[in-house]
Amino acid sequence: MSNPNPSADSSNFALGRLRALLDDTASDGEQRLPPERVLAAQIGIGRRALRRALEVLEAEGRIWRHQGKGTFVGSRPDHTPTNLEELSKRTHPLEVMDVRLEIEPALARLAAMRATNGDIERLLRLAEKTASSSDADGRELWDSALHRTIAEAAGNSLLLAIFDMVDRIRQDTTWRLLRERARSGERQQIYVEQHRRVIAAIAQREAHAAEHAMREHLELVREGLLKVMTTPLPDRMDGQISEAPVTANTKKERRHGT
Amino acid sequence: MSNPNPSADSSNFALGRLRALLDDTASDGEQRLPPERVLAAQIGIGRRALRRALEVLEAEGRIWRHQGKGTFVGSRPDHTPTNLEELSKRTHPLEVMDVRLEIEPALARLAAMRATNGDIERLLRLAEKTASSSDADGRELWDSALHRTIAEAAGNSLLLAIFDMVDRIRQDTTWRLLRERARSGERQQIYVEQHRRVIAAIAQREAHAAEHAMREHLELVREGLLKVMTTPLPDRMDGQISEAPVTANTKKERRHGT
DNA sequence: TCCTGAACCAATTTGCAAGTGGTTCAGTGA
DNA sequence: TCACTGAACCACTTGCAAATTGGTTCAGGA
Repeated sequence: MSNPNPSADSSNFALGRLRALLDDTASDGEQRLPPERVLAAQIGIGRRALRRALEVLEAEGRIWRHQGKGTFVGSRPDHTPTNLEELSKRTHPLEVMDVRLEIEPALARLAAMRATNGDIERLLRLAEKTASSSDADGRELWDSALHRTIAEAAGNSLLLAIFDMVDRIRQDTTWRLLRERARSGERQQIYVEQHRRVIAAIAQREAHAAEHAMREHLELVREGLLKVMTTPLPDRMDGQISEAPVTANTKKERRHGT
Repeated sequence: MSNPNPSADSSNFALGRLRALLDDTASDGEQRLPPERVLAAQIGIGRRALRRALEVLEAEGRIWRHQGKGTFVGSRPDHTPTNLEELSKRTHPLEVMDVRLEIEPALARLAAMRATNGDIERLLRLAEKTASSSDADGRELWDSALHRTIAEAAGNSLLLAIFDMVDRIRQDTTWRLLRERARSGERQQIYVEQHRRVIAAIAQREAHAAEHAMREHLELVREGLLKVMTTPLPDRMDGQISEAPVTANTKKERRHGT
């Protein structure tokens, strides 16, 4: 009679031993299990059998393992990525645009309310230079400076820190080609005009108009990004982008259909 | 004839040499200056005189130095504090509330649009527990969990990361007393009711209602915080202002000008 | 067929050394 | 007396190699 269960004798034996061990360590503060090699020797089985048992326990959520770190009792810690690299990796460009659509209109509104005259002067100068720059890199730089100056003018250091965080992710090299394509052509002129409108509203202290103008601008940017992403290049630029579906899934539970 | 200027001959000589050096390196891409010991030997003066000259240049903003790194030409890079400690230090509680007022209504709206059934179940359970908890710590925990669950349900990992960042700053111990006072008394019951409204709107997929309810809630929280902050406690909670006069003299003799 | 032992790969942590600015101190010379 | 020098030490940063650990593959045995 064939055994459909892949876990066999040694693994089952190890499972029992390990469960008992976990029950013991649960009461203690000990969270770390011995290395696999040591543990296998202690129990008296091979490492492969031990690993099969550990896989079961990990699937049950009673332990978690990480290469180079070790095996630990309990559920895997929540690891909300706080460093930019990881955030960049697992953040979809559209997610970034959604965040910008929430943050930057608010920044524009606050800037209209609280910008100093110096801020407004700087914004006006930036608007001129943005329009006059010809190459893509120049546009990119002026555009970035413009948005950041608005964020500074909003006068909230925490919001500014958030803006910088989002901006750094946005400038990740992964999406550079994407952005260049999204801002090429006649869109650029519309962007310049939209920038003018935002700055004019800020200069005239019209908070609501500034917020609205910024939202309109970002929605067009988002639309351009969307269009570029859905029409793949002749040469593939990256596997990560086309691979991901529309929205990013923080967990696997998130809705699939229905 | 006495020289009132503390910087004397060698330092001034070094200043001239260094300014010339800076003018040269300005054209090049070189940003890093040789180590102080090397530079001092090159110029032919002692390290102390060199450091005095470097202090002048640093004050002028032409160079910047950092222990363990080196001395560099140009202005110090924009160290936007990305770590939480520094952000916490220089962020005012009202700034945090302003940010929450921008972020969390958006999160509630997105949650109403994208929450899974599992999310909604969790929210409903949390609402019950929040109401039933009696002590201040318990309320704090459930409240925090509730807001974070909404942030998770919004389904945008970047927004979630931002929420966590703000939340960690908010939970800084500096404001713990403040928050306890702000949520004491009859306000707590209003908060519970407001939470119910937010969750109900999310459960019924009414995005606009969820956003509005969350904003209303946070505006009340903000108002409570404001009220608490403007009515100082009988016992001072900040030890920083009344600084101990005795201890601090480890470095220099402080001039006690009588 | 399953397990073992061994070997190798990859990620992480740790320890150490070198290099740097920051500081103090005794000595030197005008 | 004053400013400077040289030396020594401290504190911070970086880079690298070794050790540790989980992840994987493979030949061999019961």
